Amino acid sequence: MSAASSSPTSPTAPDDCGVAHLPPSVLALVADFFKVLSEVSRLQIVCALKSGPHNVSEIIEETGLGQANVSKHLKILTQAGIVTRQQQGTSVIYQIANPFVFELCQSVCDALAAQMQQQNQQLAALQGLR
Amino acid sequence: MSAASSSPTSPTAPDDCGVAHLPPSVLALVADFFKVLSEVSRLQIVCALKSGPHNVSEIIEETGLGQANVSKHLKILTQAGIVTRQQQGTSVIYQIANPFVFELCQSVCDALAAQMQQQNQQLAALQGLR
DNA sequence: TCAAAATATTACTAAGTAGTTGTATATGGA
DNA sequence: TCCATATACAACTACTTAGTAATATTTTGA
Repeated sequence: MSAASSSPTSPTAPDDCGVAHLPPSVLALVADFFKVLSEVSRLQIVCALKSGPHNVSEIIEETGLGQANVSKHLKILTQAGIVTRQQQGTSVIYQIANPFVFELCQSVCDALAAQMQQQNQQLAALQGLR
Repeated sequence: MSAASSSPTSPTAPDDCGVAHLPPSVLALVADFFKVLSEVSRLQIVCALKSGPHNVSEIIEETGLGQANVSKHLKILTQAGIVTRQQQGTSVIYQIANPFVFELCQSVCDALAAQMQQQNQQLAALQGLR
């Protein structure tokens, strides 16, 4: 529908999004970051850390995932800079490194909700249910 | 669905990010959306559409991707609601459906840049390069 | 030093997907 | 109607990766 990007109020510069004319080498970094967040299990872990730092056992319990699986995902999240690792005795405590990931997820949630609502309205209009 | 119905005033409520306590079924929608943006080729196409609507041939030329490949990616982007499709004669014109994807990419770019800068500073401190 | 607990790693299988080649389906013009 | 152009689709290969079972590593306490 709307073609050009025009939202002057947003803190991120709308006219210079920086994403255009970027070489694939740079886009690969962005793609890799999105890829880390493109798995349900990792989003579950991120959600589990929303309430604060947790050790691995707590994350396993909260998510219901297997131990080896959680360990692997935590490594991926750590390497991506999304969570930080801190050892405490035999336990290892993980926490969100940058809460902006929650804003990211929220933006997507909002967009998806708006999208679904629009689809529902169009469907209702087609069916004359109004 | 999400906790998005709680704060109608602010677009991104920081206290109620809505991403916590979400069932995997909802997280799957978010994950699928991120997955669409987690491929360099699709980001290339999105970038190509930053300057405005383009037909498939133009996208092929701008991205350097194969025709069948572009067609497949455009289908994925369309199904995800990221681009819209409009036929014009023998050509099909695609355009960005919601410019918020650019804000998303920009947020990730900013975060990655800050992350890399921080790493560089830590490295310099370790090496005493100041 | 030994044992137990917590976490990490390895090896493996199964599932998903990006890219390609070949083909099919329009659409407009001669 | 026939042909050229533009786009979509199908089948295939190669590669990646999520999940799991088994094992290794680390730390604490007795």
